[in-house]
Amino acid sequence: MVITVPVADRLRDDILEGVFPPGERLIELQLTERYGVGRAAIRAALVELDAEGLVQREANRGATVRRISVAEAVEITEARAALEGLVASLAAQRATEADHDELRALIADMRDAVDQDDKLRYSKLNRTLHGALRRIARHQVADDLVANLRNRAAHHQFRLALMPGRAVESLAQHSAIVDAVTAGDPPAAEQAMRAHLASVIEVLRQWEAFDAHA
Amino acid sequence: MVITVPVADRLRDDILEGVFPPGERLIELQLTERYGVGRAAIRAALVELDAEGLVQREANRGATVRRISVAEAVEITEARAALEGLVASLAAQRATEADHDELRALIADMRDAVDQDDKLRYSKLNRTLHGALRRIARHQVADDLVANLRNRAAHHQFRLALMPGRAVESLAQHSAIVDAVTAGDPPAAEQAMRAHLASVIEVLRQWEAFDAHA
DNA sequence: CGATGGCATGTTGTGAACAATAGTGTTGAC
DNA sequence: GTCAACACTATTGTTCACAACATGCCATCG
Repeated sequence: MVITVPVADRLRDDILEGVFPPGERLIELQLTERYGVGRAAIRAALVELDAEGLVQREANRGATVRRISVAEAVEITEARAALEGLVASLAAQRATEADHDELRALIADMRDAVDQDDKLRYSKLNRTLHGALRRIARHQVADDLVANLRNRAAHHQFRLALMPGRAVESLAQHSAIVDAVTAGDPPAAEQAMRAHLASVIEVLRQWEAFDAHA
Repeated sequence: MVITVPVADRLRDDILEGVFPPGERLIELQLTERYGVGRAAIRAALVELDAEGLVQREANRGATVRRISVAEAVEITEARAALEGLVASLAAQRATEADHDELRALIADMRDAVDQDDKLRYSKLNRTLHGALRRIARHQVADDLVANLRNRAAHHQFRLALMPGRAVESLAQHSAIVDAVTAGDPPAAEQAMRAHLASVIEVLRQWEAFDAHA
């Protein structure tokens, strides 16, 4: 759909990987060296990532990796709840038997990761599950928007995944989502997804209160 | 001394105004003449509007105004329903008495426009009302996403506004939204908004079926 | 007559040089 | 010692020229 400046993908990945942490200045000349492309390509990539909300540009002052406050992460997650509610509902309508199997297998993997307290693996499976639901829902617009929102809040998402005990709670919620989808119950799937993300928002709000006092 | 104009905004407006219809090639050199800026600025604007989904770029083949199919307009409106449901819910929570007055006045204006069969004025009030709800909701992320989605489907939105009898139906739905918001009933506001956009989707689907047979 | 290959043209992509700007340090008067 | 003016540096913004690519045309060949 959107023709991507090739280097934008690499820069996006690097930002999401934490190579360039939030607030870091993105100096065009340095980026040309790192990626081996001209300054024009770098500038195009920065414009693109600016439009995506991953990068902030100020006139004559260059680009920085955008800082996402906890309050903003809450907003992002609220928007995700609305859109992924739609996604879950569609997935419940459109999932095939093979999709059901795939989703149940993912839940099983997640349970295994929780049992082994492997937070990194759980976090990856989390992403995979949400991605699978979007693929099953076959809703390009919602898919793109959700992918972008997830990217923007990626740092907070990661922090969340490392919380002790969080995975157990999260697993139950994801299991409920998959149950509703495999049962072919769109309203229940939407509700389960919204409940899941409401619980994420709950944690974010606690951080927000804590950060305000710190 | 004229400060450098953000040419992306002007180009976006021109696309939305229909100066450049869907499918039209956007040739960089021509745009430099029209807007009196260098090719680099035009390229940056095109990258930005590409990321917004208003423009389509293909490698070595330039940019065109993006064509939005009816099917895609349906998806866009479905995403809007999810997000504007959130907006309506928040507006119902956060609206002040002054906001209530403003919303009621807008409905009165819309009723007047319907009585006079002034479709253009009704369409503008429609935009104003949705915008007012977003302002009242104070949710930046949803606001930005909805504004973008509306832009992308602007063409179909306009066609919808010209349908005979559409305004009457639309007015009743908007009135229901405002009633729920002024009553401070978030779930009802969300439901009313979703019902309104479901009705828009209904019309779009009829067009889709018609277009498929034509 | 149709297909193929090269040329001409229009347009985009890229690199380098230059101009403009913000930030920073230095100097000097008081 | 303070503060303002100034010059210096790093970086972004802009322009220009040219290379790369896509497309349509036409001649040549089968």
